[in-house]
Amino acid sequence: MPELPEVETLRRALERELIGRRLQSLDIYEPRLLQNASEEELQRALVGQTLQSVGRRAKFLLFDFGPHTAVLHLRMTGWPTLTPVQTPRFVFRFDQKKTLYFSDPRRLATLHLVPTAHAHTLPPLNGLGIEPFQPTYTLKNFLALLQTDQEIKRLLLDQRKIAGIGNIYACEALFASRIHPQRPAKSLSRAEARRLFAQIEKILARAIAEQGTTVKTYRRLAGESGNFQNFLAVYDRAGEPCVRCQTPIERLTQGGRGTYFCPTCQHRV
DNA sequence: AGTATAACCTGTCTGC
DNA sequence: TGCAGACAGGTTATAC
Repeated sequence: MPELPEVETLRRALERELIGRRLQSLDIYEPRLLQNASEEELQRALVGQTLQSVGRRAKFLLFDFGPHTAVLHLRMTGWPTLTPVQTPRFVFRFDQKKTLYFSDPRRLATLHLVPTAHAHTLPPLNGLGIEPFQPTYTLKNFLALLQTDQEIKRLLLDQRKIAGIGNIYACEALFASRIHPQRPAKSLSRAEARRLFAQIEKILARAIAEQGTTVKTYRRLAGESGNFQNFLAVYDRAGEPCVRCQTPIERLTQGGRGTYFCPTCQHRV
């Protein structure tokens, strides 16, 4: 469900609500979310600690509790909220009556416990690629990634190469750059690559400003929808006229994911 | 090397 | 109304 803009929107709200709060208890109701630590290990590491910050790396949320950090990935339907939910997968109770509930109907979310000092050198954060808005996101680094025959859309979704982009924003960035999603990455001209490099950050920034895209299940911390769905040009719009040229938007499948594009604006050559 | 498919899960929507 | 099938914002293992 959530990509970089949605996770960033949640991060900002979580930080605003929970920073400086001391964790009083934590209960796990869905142990399958735990990847590398038991409920007891999490409790031992985190209960009694004060939340220092809520960070983000790509689509991961980082709850920094001082010595240890809890790393959460929302996958498709994960949703942290301060409003009680029907079937919470876990609950973090803080002082001053602040409680964090985590909903996840599909149970695909993941939670890791890592020592804060080494968080970025350990799973699941190690191995992530360059990230928009970080110092690693340079045109030079981006161009280096493109030296492969892999389809450009698939490359944009490969978190080991470039981290944070998901299906919606990959489709939107390619449309804005007028690049066909099945083009081999290394077939892009310098001008096309530069357009794509710039459009990725432009679209992600706009999506953050609009507090994310709600197509189905994504909700902000307090339950409101995002706004960026009102600005989508191609995603989930198969059959509708292209906003640039009126040609019907088409859908194809790449790596089992739906790809939406305009066959007129996004040339195969 | 690169792609397709299935798997992990559940909920929702579409078409017959 | 009922039911099968498709599909979903993510990631990963396995097979061609």
